[in-house]
Amino acid sequence: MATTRDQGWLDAVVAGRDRLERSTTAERVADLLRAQILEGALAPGLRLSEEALGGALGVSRNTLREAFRLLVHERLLVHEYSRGVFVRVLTVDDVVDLYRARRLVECAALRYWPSAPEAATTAVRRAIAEAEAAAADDRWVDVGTANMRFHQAIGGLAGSDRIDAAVAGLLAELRLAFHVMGDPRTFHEPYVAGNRAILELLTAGEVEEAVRRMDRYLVEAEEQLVAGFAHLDTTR
Amino acid sequence: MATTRDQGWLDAVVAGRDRLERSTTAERVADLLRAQILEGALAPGLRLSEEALGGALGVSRNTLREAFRLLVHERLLVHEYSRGVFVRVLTVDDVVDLYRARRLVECAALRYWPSAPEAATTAVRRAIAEAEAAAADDRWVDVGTANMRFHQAIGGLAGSDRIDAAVAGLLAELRLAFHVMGDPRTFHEPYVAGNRAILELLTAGEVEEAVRRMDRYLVEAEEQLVAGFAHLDTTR
DNA sequence: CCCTAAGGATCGTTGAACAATCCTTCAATA
DNA sequence: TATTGAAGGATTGTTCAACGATCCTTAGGG
Repeated sequence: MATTRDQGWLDAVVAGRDRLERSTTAERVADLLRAQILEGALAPGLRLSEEALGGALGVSRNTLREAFRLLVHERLLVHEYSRGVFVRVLTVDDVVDLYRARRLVECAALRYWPSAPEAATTAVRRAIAEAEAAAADDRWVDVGTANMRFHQAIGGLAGSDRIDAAVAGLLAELRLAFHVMGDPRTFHEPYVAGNRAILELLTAGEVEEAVRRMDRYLVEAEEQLVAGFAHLDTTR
Repeated sequence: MATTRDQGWLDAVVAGRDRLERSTTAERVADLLRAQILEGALAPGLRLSEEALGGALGVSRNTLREAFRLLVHERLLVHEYSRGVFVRVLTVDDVVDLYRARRLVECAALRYWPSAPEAATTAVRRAIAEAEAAAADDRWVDVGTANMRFHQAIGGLAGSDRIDAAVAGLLAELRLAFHVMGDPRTFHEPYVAGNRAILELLTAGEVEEAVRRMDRYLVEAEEQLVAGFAHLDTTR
């Protein structure tokens, strides 16, 4: 048994135990594909041929299929029986559903602000500061990622790993739609000041007003995206 | 093109289109294993040997591994590199996190009651009625499943497929812990009347009071479960 | 122009194979 | 006695090849 004096040593070692976790090939392939999908390198609708992709990545079809299972479960790919897997194409209904879920989760998470630990509130402040810095430099793609981080940090106020994972999933799915929006500036710019406004409401103790503000921003973002979809339908 | 008169026919057919979706062997194996895990036939901590299970089910190791991927992603199984997959063993931290997530989602969903479509509110009423009927007949396992359905229906008030899926996932994970509670009666009985009370508050328009009540019930259930865990630790 | 049939391509699944890793056992050592 | 080390057998990680089933394309035929 470990003596009481050992505890300190052990805790320090255990704290970094995630750094020695090995990963399977399927997981690494999934990571690779996920990154490519989220940055738009793999366009929605594209079919991922098992043979072609397996050959290109140097992995077997079986391993690749395991990776596909993960990404299908994350809703980044869709699987059609005997037809293959495709990069997910979001519909307007999907966008509506995603924003409905986001409004529920993020607005509810905002109410945890007063009791949230400092690490969680700091993450919110930092994301806002990053967005403002990026906006000042005209780095609009970075503004977009900082904005994502802001909303992820809002979810983090709830202090639940599962809520964090859920928010991450919702944001990831939405990135499938963000790519159809052309200019990242017009989409993200209004929310740089908007997020700051929410933070100030929170620090002023006006949580319910912050919730209403967040709800409104999310409704606006949804409308903007839906409008973008409608534009696609009429243009093509 | 379909004429206007066709619409009725088509919608009716399309409504049942999910019944013709084929499924892969891996999905069916996952369904089978999921059911067994949720009803407690596969005890938490049990290792699922690829060779043994594959042989027993008559599927190849590769197919079985695809099924494992799905269930690991659902957090019903855990995967340890080069050691195999095991039925998830929930920790106290897991239970706390799960209830934190449930309180956030379900309490937020309750606020959608006034604007929820009738189908959604009816599902809530029906689940409560089922629980009451089962309790009257001393069918306490059925009370438990009706209670699950009640909470699923509460999540359904939000009208989002993704929220529904998230709630289903949280409830499924919790069933891993329910099995450590001995008697389903002592665990579920208090909530038969409690759920009815929430419904009455909702129909009376006292949504915020219903939210507080739900939050309290979930806190109590969490404490009961955590106490059960502590009892396990001291007993064994 | 639509329907049909043939052909090739791809998926779904299996089984075998081999290296890498883990677990158990047992002996050796301090 | 308790810990370390090595041998072995068992299990996982991954690949490959194969075959039937399903899909897609294309070329005729009506």
